[in-house]
Amino acid sequence: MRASTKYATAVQICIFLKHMPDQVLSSTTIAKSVNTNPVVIRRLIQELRNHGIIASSSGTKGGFYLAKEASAINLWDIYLATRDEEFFKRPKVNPECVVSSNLKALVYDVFGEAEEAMKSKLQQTTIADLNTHLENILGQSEAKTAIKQGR
Amino acid sequence: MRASTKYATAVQICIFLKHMPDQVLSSTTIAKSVNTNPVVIRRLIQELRNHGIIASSSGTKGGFYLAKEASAINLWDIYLATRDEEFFKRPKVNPECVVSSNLKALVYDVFGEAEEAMKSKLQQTTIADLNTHLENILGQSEAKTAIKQGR
DNA sequence: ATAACGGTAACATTAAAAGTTACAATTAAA
DNA sequence: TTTAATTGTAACTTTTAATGTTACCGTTAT
Repeated sequence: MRASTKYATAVQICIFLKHMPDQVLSSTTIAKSVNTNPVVIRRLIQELRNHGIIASSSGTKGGFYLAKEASAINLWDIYLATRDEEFFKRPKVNPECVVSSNLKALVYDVFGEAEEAMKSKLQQTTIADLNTHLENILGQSEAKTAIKQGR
Repeated sequence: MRASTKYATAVQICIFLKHMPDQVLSSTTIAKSVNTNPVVIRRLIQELRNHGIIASSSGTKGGFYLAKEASAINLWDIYLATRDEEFFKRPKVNPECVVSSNLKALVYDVFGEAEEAMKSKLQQTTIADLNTHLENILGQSEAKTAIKQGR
């Protein structure tokens, strides 16, 4: 799963968990929604667990659930949990080239500012917001049937 | 070259070209600076050429140069030229899942805003700015010897 | 006890990126 | 006018990262 796909998938999972409240969802159920393998889901969720976004229970009827209120989880939180490389990743530095060896210093400030700008926007949208938006799209009648679970 | 590395490399090349004015630089020279292969450089520069950022001349003593003033090339221009996937890339949509099938619509606005916020910051820094910054770091004495060219 | 689950390691497969070789077309310069 | 240095690009190989799969241990509800 490429970095950008991983992020979108993580957002999808969080909305899914909020959308099916008072249930834990198994990796198999989530995997169906994402069209992938349960182990891939479990691996991805580890990163969200490490950031206190998703929690799990073991054993029969175990599964995953949001570790805190959906209104306390925003898109920046999930971004931080799932990004695995710097936005501006330098190629191998060539110490004989003054451009190469100084590149990071040259762009450090502007990329810090750009990331801050993005952060302040992403922090404004929570999983609760997105779920509300989803329910508006669906209408209340069908709001609680995200996917056929088969369990 | 992953997307983020490609971007950093493209920025490096543009600064390099500005830093060595009144010369065209060969793909071999640039490749040394980046520690890679000349063909890789030529391929990357194609994307910058398509966006009117870099131009080239053929034949002996041919090579690459900035297609316009360094003060008219900013970091957002280069970002647009080198990004090859959406920031928020969805996994394969599962039409049976209402979260999956509505995900793009749910996040469309906020990601548009986040990208706009980033854009407005990146547009504020040009290649001319970065080169000035570099020359300040180096001091004028050694400002014109970015790399041993060997040609 | 049993069966359904998460956690995780080991391995296999696939896809993408990077590197390489080759060569036609162009052009400066000997 | 020949030669050599260059870009542009295609074809191919190699390497690396992502993804998928299998397996098994520990946990827990039934």
